Amino acid sequence: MSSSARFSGVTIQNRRERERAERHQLIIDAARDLAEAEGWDAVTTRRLAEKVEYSQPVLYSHFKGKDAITRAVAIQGCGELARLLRKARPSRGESRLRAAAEAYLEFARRRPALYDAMFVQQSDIPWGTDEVPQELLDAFGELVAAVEPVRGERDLEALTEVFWSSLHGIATLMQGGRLRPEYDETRLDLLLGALSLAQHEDGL
Amino acid sequence: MSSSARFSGVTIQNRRERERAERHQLIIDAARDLAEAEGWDAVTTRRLAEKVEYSQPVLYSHFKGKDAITRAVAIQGCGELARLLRKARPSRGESRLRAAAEAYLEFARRRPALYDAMFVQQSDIPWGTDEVPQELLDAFGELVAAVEPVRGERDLEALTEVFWSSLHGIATLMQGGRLRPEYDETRLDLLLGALSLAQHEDGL
DNA sequence: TCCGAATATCTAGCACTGCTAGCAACAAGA
DNA sequence: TCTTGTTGCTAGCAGTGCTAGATATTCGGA
Repeated sequence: MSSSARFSGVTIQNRRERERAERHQLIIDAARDLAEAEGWDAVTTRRLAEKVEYSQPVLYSHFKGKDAITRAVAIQGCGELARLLRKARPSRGESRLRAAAEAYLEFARRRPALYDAMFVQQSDIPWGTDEVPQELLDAFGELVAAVEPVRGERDLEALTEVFWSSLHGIATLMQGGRLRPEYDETRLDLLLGALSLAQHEDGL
Repeated sequence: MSSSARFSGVTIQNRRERERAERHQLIIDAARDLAEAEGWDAVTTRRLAEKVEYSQPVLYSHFKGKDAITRAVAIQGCGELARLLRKARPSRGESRLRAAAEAYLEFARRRPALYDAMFVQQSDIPWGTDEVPQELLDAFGELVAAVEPVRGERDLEALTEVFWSSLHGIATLMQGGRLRPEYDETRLDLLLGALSLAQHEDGL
C-alpha cells in the first residue's frame, strides 16, 4: 500500500472514480430490482438507500433526484430490449416481423416494471432529435430491421412507428388487464397479417 | 317551506340524497378539472378539498380513497369517449374506421389527463367479465361498430382489440413525445390501410 | 509520524402526501 | 326545550422527496 504511495495521485483518483461508478450502477440495479419485485410505488428513496446500505443523501450525490434514477433504469432497459430483439432471430418458417413482435411482447410481459419505466412513465428523456440515448436508437433500429422486409412501398420509419405503437398498445393494455387473454394469439396474428400482407394500393 | 313540514320525513331525505349526489359529482368534476389543468400530480386531497370548499374528510365520506375518485373520473370519461365516437360519422368518402380513429386520437390529444385516468393509470376497474361499467362497454361497442365494415373473415372482437391497441399505442407514445410529429398523418394512413385493405389469405 | 484540509457521509428536519380519530356544531323528533 | 344523531371540522399520524448543517474519514505535505 505505502510502497505505491508515490502513484497515489493517479491511482487513488482512479480507484475513487471506479468505486463511484460501481456504486452508481449499484443504485440503478437496486432500483430496478426493487421495482420489479414490488412495483415502482415501493421504490422510495429510503428503501432504496437501505438496500444499497447508504443513507438517502448519497443517492443525491449520484443522481439529481428520484426521476433521474428511474430514467437511468429506463435507458439501461432499452439496451436490454435492443439486445433481446437482436437475438430474436426467426425460427424456420417464421417471419422476422413475428419474431421481433414476440420478443417485444415477451419482454413487456416478463419485465413489466422495467417496461413501465421505459415507455409508460413520463420522463424527460430526450426523444426528439438531439441527444437521444444510444440504447434507444439501438432498440428502435432493431424494430426497423424487422419491419424492413415487409415495407413494400411504404415509408419505413413511419411503418415502424405504427408497428411499435401497436405492440406498445397491446403490451400496456394487456398489462392493465384490459384485453381478453384468450385472444392473445389471434390478436398477434391479425396484427402481423395486416401489417405484412397489406397490398395497400396507394392508400385509402 | 314550513307548510311542507308534514312531508319532511320524505322530502328532507330526498333533498339530502340529492345534495349528496350533487356534491359527489362536484368532487368528480373538480378532480377532472384540476387534473386537466395541472396534471394528476396536482390532484391532492387537500387541493381537491379546497376546490370543492370542504375539508378533506368529506372526500372520504363519498369515496373510499383518492383512487376511487380517479376511477370515477375515468368511468365518466369512458362515457364521454363513447358519446364522441358515436357522433363521429364519416364525412363524404371517408371510411367509418378512419372517422373513429380520428375521433379517438383527438380525444386522447385534447384530454390527456382524462385519457390517462381511463387507460394508462392502473386502476382496479373490473375489465374482466363481471361488472364492467356500462360506459366502457359503450365505448368499446362503438369501436366494434367502426371495425365491422372491414372485418372480412376475421374475428370481430379480436380485430377491434388490435385496432384499439394500435390507437392506444399511438396516443400514449405521442403524448410522451416518443413519436415524430411530422409522421402523424402517415402513421394513421398506414394503420388504416393495413387494417382495412389487407387481403389476408388466411394468415401468415 | 503527525496535522490541517478536503472529501465523503450521516443525522435531523422541512414541506408535502393520503388518510383518520375524535371533537364540535347543527338539525330533527319528542 | 331537551335529547339524539348526523355532519363536517380540526388536528394529527406515518410516510414521501429532498436538503442544510454537522460529523467522520481520508489525503497530501512537513
